[in-house]
Amino acid sequence: MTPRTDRETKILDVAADLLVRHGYRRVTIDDVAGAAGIGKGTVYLHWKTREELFGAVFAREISAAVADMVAALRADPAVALLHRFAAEFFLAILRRPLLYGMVIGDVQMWGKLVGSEVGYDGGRHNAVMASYMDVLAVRGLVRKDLAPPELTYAFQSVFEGFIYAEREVGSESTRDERARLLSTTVESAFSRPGIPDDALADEVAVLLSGLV
Amino acid sequence: MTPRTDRETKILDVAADLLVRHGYRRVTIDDVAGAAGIGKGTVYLHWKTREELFGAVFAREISAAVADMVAALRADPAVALLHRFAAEFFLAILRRPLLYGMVIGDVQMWGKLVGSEVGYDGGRHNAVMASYMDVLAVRGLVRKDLAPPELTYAFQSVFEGFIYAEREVGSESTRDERARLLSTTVESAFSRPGIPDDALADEVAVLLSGLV
DNA sequence: ACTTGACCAGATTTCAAATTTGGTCATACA
DNA sequence: TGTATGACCAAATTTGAAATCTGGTCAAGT
Repeated sequence: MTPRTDRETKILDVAADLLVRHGYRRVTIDDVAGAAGIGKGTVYLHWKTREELFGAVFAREISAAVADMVAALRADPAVALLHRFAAEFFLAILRRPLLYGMVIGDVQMWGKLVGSEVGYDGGRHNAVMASYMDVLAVRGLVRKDLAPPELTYAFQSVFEGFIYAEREVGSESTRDERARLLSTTVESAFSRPGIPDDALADEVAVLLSGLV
Repeated sequence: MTPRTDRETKILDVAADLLVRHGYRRVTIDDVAGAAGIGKGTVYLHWKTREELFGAVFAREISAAVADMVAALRADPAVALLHRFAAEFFLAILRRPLLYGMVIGDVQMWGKLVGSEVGYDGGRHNAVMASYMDVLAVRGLVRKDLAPPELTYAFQSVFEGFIYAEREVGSESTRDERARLLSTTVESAFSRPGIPDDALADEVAVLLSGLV
């Protein structure tokens, strides 16, 4: 059954490439099939609709970013701290052309797919974020004068603010510098001093894996 | 010369009302003239183009919000502190249907007018913000381990993040609560303890007046 | 058993005619 | 004499039908 999975991967690879180069609207199933060296019908053996195919590309892209986060977490448990997490995730998103394009080009690249429930569940994303915040709260690693739901809301606002800001960023700073700035901001806004242990990193990694 | 100004005000009032009700694209100069009870040509005695007229509406709306800020500053000098300023400005924007619509409906309400230079100069906005941050830095009212340009960038990212978040906010919190949350976030992220005096409030008020 | 591309209906694009609208200015009016 | 107006025009926008394209199916081929 491996060849089947291989083909699926190949199709997703090809689709991601076309998506990055031409944008959501301009890529047809025929294009994808042609570039993958197979017939159009074969694509439909894997996904029922065009939306599902591109949704799968999107989901895989997110999964890859999340996988990066898990890897970073394993390499350095301190990434479990909210401010480190923020910077790392910021970079993980901007590093991937498709996600970056989604942020910058917005509608251009993904059309109405973003926001729709195909391929990726935004609700689950929020749920995981909330759980993560709970974990941090229990360990006393975030400020205690705000409830976890408030912290989650504020954190996401800040995070998305920095992401959106990438749209009109000049050349006065590097992306790494902006990631550090986000980290510093989040740290003083929400974090409490504390040493992260491997158990915490594991717990967060498991949470994140729920998104893959 | 007062009747002329009165008529200008009337036209702007009527245009703002139509804009809020039908959106940028659907409002014609004839509509505006008709609703103001004057001929179309008369509108062109005040503004050279349609874009300039709506630009003036936009500018007046911003000016009103800024005037609110100046008033708040006079009433309570503590509003000069970055976190108080943030909450107050947040509310001043969301309180005005046209600006609120710009945030929420985005393209729907303002079309390509936003981002264009007509009626309002985004560059000046940034300059004023930078000056404001300099003033705070000189008085030691913001953290010292970040340079003012970094502080400005981070603050604007956070502020806009909270504004954007209004788009998909649920009913679990009130707008005032979200303003307080923004305030708290900004305070711990960027502020340093300090007592604001009337001189500071004046200075900031003067800066802001440069936007009117 | 698996793959394919011809095929079809519905969606999208084209393109020209019809309509609307921004902007002007000769005329009316105070 | 100075101000206001709406008929007027060119340009932009909308409409609508024909032409084209594309998502999705499935009978035929391997």
